[in-house]
Amino acid sequence: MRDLLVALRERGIQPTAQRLAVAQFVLEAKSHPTADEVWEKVRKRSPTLSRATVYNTLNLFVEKGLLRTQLVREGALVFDPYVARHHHFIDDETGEIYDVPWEAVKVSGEKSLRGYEVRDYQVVMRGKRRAP
Amino acid sequence: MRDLLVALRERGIQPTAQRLAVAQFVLEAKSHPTADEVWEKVRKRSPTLSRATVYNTLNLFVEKGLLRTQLVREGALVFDPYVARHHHFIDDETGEIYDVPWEAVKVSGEKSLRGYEVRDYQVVMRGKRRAP
DNA sequence: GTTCGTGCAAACGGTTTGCAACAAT
DNA sequence: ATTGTTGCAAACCGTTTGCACGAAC
Repeated sequence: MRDLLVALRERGIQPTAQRLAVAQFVLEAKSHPTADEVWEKVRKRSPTLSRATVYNTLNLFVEKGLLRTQLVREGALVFDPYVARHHHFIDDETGEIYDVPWEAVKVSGEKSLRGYEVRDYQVVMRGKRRAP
Repeated sequence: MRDLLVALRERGIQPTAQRLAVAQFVLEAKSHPTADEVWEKVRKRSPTLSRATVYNTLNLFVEKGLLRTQLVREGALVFDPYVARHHHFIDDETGEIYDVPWEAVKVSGEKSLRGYEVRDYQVVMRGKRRAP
């Protein structure tokens, strides 16, 4: 609660009720919701919240580095509160997206690619989730 | 031309004029066009071609393994005639998508990820293209 | 009293669907 | 005659935009 306020202020985001509600949901979401999913969820607590505000807010958060978007779901962007580098695993059956820690997978050779100057990369894996 | 016909037949796709036109464009495209881009390009040669037919055709081609889709562009799927495993590089400035051969980049550790059974993966890189 | 944020509806862009006309077997 | 293919328009879904109202410095 208090830390959310601080987190927004730290990034120069004026903390309004709507933004706090969105932040509360999306920053501690372990899932990777789309904007519409955020809207539907947060609307239950704040019924006056408009779709436009959710989109505006999410875009603002991305701009300010609080979230990043991922292009791993068809048809929609998903928002990820895990802004540090990491990889993704997508469950074939459910479409669920999981974060994979950066150190869990190693990539090599990307620095010596002729013709490309790689600034950033990620591994996108697909398969079946199984009990750990 | 002849080989296109064969390629379609081999995969059980009835080769119509529209499908051949789409196949001709998309199978030898070095770019990664969206469905709408395919429509616009192919329409110049076959002006009667409808949007729905292009979408139907592309989906059919994907289903039959002639193309694969890639989720690397915002707002739209792109179609890739390179169906073998490979990686992607996306130019930050232009948004252009380049294919990176499978052997150019090596990934390790994905087999020993606890909790995930990785069936497939790819590395998506972003950065600046430079003269090779 | 301006500036900034919100809400609503309309617009938009990519894609799918329903359906009637039309081949092709 | 049945089946598969096409074209058109409408519908759909995710997202953005225009604009008027309202809140906050």
